[in-house]
Amino acid sequence: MLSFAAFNGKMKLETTLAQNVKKAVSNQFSVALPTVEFQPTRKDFEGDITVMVFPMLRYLKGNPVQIGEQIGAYLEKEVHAVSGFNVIKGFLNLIIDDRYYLEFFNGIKDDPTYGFASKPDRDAHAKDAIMVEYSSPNTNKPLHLGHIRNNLLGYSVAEILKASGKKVYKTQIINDRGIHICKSMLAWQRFGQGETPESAGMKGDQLVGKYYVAFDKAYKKQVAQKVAGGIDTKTAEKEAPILLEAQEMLQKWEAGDEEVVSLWKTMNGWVYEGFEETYQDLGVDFDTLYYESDTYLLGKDVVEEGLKKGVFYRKDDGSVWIDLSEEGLDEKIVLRSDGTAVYMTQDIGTAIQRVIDYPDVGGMVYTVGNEQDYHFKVLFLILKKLGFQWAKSLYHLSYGMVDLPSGKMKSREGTVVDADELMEDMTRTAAEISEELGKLEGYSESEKVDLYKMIGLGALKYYILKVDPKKRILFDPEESVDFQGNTGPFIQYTYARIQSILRKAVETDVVSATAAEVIESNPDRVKTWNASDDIPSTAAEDVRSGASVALGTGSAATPVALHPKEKELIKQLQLFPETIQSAAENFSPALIANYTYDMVKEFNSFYQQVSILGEPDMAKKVFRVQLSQKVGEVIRSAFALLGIEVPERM
RNA sequence: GGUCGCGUAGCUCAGCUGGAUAGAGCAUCUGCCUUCUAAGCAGACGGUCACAGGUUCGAAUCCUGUCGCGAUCACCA
Repeated sequence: MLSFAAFNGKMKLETTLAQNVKKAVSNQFSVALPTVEFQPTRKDFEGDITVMVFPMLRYLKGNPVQIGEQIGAYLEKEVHAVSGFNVIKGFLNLIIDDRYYLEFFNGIKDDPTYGFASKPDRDAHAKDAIMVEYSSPNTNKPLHLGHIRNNLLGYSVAEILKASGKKVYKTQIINDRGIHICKSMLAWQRFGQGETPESAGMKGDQLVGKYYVAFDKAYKKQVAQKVAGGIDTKTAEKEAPILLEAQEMLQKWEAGDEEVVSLWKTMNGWVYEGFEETYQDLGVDFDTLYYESDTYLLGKDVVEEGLKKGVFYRKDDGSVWIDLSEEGLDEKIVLRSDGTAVYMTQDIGTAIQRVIDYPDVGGMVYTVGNEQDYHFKVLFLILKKLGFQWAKSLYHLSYGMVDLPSGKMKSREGTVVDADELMEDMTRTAAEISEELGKLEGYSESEKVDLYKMIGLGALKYYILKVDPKKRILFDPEESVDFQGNTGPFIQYTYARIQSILRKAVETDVVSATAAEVIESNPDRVKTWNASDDIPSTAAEDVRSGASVALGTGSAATPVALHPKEKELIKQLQLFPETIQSAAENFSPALIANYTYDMVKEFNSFYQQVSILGEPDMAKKVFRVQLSQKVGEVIRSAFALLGIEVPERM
């Protein structure tokens, strides 16, 4: 039996159609068409696939309507899957035989991995794995809504790339080095009185963040005092004693001062524990981690080497630069005059370290906000100039900021939407709505808690991911995230509805109904519903062209009457594999989200109009149950790509 | 000022490499729970696709310019 999962049935049909359109044109106009353009027929017109006649006018003269009529007549006669057509202006609308759709559905219905590219056997030396970096927070404060977008995007893109057939490593670079950490450390020394996450009853990252804010407060106070004492603002900001102390602490850290390093380890440990909890709540994970404190030295070495090769040059003060003016960019510093590393140095080192550690990596994706567009442009150029082949396969997954109505979120000023709090809020809202609806009799408390979390996070994740990554998001904490319409819970709800049907179908033995039973209850329809049976092997042209969807017109079987809604659902199912590929190519989870929404809307409309379990015709009933099941599977698969779970009930 | 991104219904967003009368959701209004979960369905209302030119048989989509919003142009990360 032929597996349809191995290829995209829709593309195959279009290939066949294209060949026949060309043949028709060459027969009737003696013109060779280079390409044929298709598009799905708009809902307001009859038909399934539309052939565009307008572009052909470049190659042949004539009235588009007449040309369309002639091609349509040819296709109806020669291509079995085409059962009719109509022409409106330059649009040739083809009506595709229901049996084509049934055949397609039969081909995918038992494939649990439908839509996901099968993983080819990888060459041991292939350099085709992709490393996806995301999250990469600073270790001096808790995660906020901006990090949520980053994490969700990075995780989802990694999953989508996997689904498209790529080997993927998820990673992050942890910015554990630098003045910002010293600020939290200093404030803790100063005001903390030995407080620990345990003694404070706080998550470690929250506790450290508290001292980061405390530092800023103290710093601002000192600056204000100095300014009041007649010193100008700039100097006051530079010379605030607490800042000088923090800088001193950084120097001690770099010199390996035991006390400082030990405190650094302790407080970083707290932060990691806190992050781990947040990551678990968010449902994201990593295959490997990199720490800036581990890679910046390699970066420095590489810069020294590049200096010898002439990629970089040294200025009189000892600082090292790269001149990118030929590429339309500026000069960029890669090493300070005192020899210490800058952000860029570290990123150079990290990239190289990753390829050393994972030799199969041939490309990387960096999930970082669009404020760093310039940085990555420069980074990629530098790596190219240093001569790394993989440098051409680097991609900056640049996304828009998440802003509040009041403007940008700033941790130091406390104007952030905290990640942990937001997730809690969403879960609480989900609980309130669920309890009001009261559909969960029989669920234990812990089952309910899990469900509320699933729904709350589903709402949040979908809300973030459905938007094109490069667009900025305005988040208004006063306006709660919706649970109706184009939302995560709406899609989860539809999934739960389907599961409810499937449970009932099992109870009434519909699902387990064997072919024999179906035949017994419905002897006349069997041929009709097993469309593959009446594919004639006489469709020589199609066989030669490799098409496996050739459908007979000559058999005695009566044409199958698919309900229009059933047909629409199958068409939407057809789009799943290409949607995954396109989402992977564009690094855009939003495409998956929108696809799933369209599918679900179509299903709800079907559900409303067509009775599934109430259908008296056994064969039809079985088909509808199977169709619903498949839609459910695709919803679950698609949502898994977004990192969203789906419930059995809600 | 240079560079990059964005500008579609009151609000939040779709609209694939140009194609038919620009689509959803929220909000407002109208119907539909004695039949598979009403977090649903069906419908109404709502648009100079920022503006002006250009390319094309055809432009929300491509090109140029203008305006508006944002980011960036650090020996910060």
